[in-house]
Amino acid sequence: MLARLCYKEAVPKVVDPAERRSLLAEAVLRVVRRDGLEQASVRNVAREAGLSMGSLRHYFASQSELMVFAFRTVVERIELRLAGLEPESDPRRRAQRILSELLPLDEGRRAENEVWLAFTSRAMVDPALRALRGEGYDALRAGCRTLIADLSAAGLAPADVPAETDRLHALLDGLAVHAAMRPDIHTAESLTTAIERHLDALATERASRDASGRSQEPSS
Amino acid sequence: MLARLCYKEAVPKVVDPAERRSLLAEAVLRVVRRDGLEQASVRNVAREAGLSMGSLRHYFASQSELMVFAFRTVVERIELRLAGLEPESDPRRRAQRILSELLPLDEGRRAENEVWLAFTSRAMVDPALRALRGEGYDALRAGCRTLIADLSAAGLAPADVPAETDRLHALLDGLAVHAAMRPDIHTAESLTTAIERHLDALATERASRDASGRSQEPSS
DNA sequence: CAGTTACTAGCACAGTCGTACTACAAAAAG
DNA sequence: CTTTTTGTAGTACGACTGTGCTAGTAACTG
Repeated sequence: MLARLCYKEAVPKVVDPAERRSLLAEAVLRVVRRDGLEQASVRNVAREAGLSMGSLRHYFASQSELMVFAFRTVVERIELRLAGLEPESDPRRRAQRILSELLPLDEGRRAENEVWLAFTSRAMVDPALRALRGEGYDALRAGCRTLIADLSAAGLAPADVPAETDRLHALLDGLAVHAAMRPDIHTAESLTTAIERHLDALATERASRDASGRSQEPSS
Repeated sequence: MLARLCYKEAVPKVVDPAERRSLLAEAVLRVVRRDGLEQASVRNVAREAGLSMGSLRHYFASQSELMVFAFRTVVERIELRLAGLEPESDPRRRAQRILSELLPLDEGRRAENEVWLAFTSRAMVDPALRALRGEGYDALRAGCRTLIADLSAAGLAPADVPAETDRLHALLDGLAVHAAMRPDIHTAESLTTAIERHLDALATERASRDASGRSQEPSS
């Protein structure tokens, strides 16, 4: 009996409650991608996860809560992937690597991208999702700004950091939308080279403006 | 009586059938923008248009048909606006003008843009809408290609037309998405200057590559 | 005039929706 | 042991969905 008390939290549970919620969130993502967000009803998600409606409602009090959690799961997964990247000191290679990580280059990221698009669209009329979408937007924009600032400091991008952040951010999301619309045309290779070309263009433009506009350049 | 026969098609009808369909399509667009695409049910649209369900069904046999028509209305409206632009011989100014026409710079175009985003998202799982979305995608891409080709021929954009078409197209759609997500940040002015900066960048890049890569330039 | 079509309105049906609710089993706690 | 909590399942309710259907009215046709 005393032994039992020591192990009270060790093995007994078949599945962790938090893990159950994650499994349900992934069921949401599967349904959203396969049938669209409007098909992600409580019934369909429960069936997809192999649970009953009542059981699902034990983990999520409302469907809105379920949707918000599922969306947040996608956002956190992307952040985790970015955090897991090995550090890269060269700004050009770092930009290339981080931006490539954000593009839908494989099946998993394609799924995330499509789900992201669906949630983004619904966030137009759903306040709860709008707040989350805003967070994702801000995080991505901040990331773009950091990359551009580093490139600019290294003389590999124009000096107007806000303007180039705007352009890179729009290019990134535009490529993602196009990849979702025409996955046959926008392959992993074409997306990667599109980003490469843009980074090349930034460097070329900076070099050109430096050469024409100034006689001296900053040494460090 | 003879007079009546002559005027048989002149005044009698209160509203033209085709016009009725357009009015219903615009009711769809209002509902989609205000409450989201999933709220654009037959009942809601009929109420928005001030008609009964049965009457609506006399003009559209199914809800899918109604949605397709509404989406096509948006596409055609954009095409009409582009066709109505006064000709501009200078490629740089023409690009600026056409691209500005495609951005959500005023309330009407903002509405179109949001509706476009909603339909684009649903087209992921709706085959009927997917075909239309593909048409819009192709048309926009072809337009971008023409602009880039003209700029390139005038020495105002890099020679790699497909690559720059890809970049401009993605930038354009990315800006549109961002404008829908954050209309407070992406104002008409910021969107316009973003496009201007990109066109400037294209010219700068072309000039830089011409200067470094070649000793002679094509005369005509 | 009568006959036909175009149009409008409204109801009924079968289905899905989110949510509230109860009942039952298993684990944890006393 | 009993009690309480936790998890699961199932059902019921009111609201909404797209579609089929009928009836009635207005307009056009012969």
